[in-house]
Amino acid sequence: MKKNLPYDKTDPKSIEKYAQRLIDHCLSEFLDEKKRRKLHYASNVRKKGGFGQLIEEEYFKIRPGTDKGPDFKEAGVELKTSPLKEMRDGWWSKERLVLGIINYDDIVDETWEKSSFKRKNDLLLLIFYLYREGILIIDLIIRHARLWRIPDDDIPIIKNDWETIQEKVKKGLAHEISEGDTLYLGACTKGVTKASVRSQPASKTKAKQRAFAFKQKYVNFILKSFLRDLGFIIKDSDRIVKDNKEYEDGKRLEQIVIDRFKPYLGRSIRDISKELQIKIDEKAKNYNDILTKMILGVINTRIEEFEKADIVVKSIVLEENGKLRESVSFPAFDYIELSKETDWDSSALKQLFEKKFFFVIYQKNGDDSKILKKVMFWNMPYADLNKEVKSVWKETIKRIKAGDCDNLPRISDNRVSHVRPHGRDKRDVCMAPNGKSYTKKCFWLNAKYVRDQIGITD
DNA sequence: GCATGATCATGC
DNA sequence: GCATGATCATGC
Repeated sequence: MKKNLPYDKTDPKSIEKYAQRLIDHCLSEFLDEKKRRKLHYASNVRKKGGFGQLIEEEYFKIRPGTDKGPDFKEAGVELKTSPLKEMRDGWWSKERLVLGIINYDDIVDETWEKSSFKRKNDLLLLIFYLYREGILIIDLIIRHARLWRIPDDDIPIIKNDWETIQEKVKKGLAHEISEGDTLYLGACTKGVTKASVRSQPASKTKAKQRAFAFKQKYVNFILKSFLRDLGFIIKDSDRIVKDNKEYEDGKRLEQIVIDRFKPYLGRSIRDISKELQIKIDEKAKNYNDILTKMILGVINTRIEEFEKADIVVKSIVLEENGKLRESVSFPAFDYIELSKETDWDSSALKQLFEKKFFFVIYQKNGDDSKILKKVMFWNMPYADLNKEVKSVWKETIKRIKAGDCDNLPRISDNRVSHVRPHGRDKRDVCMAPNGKSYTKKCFWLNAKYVRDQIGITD
């Protein structure tokens, strides 16, 4: 360790101030010529994982130790770097923000308050950089550098997330952990190879190595708070839970949401909208959005908790006889992008179906009206995702590569998912790898499968 | 103008 | 009654 550091290593504010000199600059500007030339040829300047490491070593002049405590021990500050990608409306989170590896053997004996997670990640120094493909990491521009800790409003949910993950390990189900299990804090796979597995205390089955991570959508809210402080006007969202007292006794967001709906179940849309004094056109395709927001007390904006947790809201309409007619659609895929995928675990489809869903279930009522029947949170069972959907994904890619784009897996081919057109109309096409254009298509969840999953039996 | 969620239309 | 293809409607 160098003696004369250009910052006070015991003072978080001093570390932050020093970090902020990086803003609008890249790391190479702070290196001497010799070092720069040396690093230019080093292997770790090409891997994005090396970015955090280089910032620590070459800029802060610290050697990251073991993963027991935070990087700046004396100040209790943990350094995290994370990439932003350019979107239509600015630079936003490129990926989830990965925190420490989960030690399955230790977590079962911890409590949230005394967890190693909390000890290590209590105060973060977040450095966000602008990611550009093909650019050496020492030449990437830094956009934000700020101290950050979990806001009080988010703690109940993150604590519940941590406990959900802990619970799964306690039950010997570490190998079935999914990002859809939790809301803001996920457990993402992490390892040198995809095959990295480790033992778990309550089962003989080896589990993939995982790390805690703030979900990508959650990271965007961190960025929004930074931008607000910089004077940017950021569009508002509205919370379901306005007072954290609602989370007392360990009550979960899911339960709070379901409770909010209870007074309205079994009633017609017309009846509910009359009571809530809103106009809902039941023919409009967004009636479900409006009704859901009104019942949750979110007006004219987005549902903050759902956005942060990347929860997908879907309306499901049962026929009079209780059957579900329509399968559930998703955004259209790009034939070329899809055909390039080789790894299921990092595929767009797995990411999509791994999310948590909120189903708002209606039933048709004969006289052209609909009854709000049930609401539920859902995420896809592990095997359905990693066996059934995976096989549909594989087969789809195989046929696209073979140029067989109008003959993709049908509803009768798989219990869970199929492929079908999904565009504005049939002229809405998209190029395939063979150079021809085909109607846009997407993966669907089979109606029958969804019906089984929502557990309505009459 | 387009992406996306939702739903319709047709034919067997 | 279901499979499949096609299209509507809204919001950004």
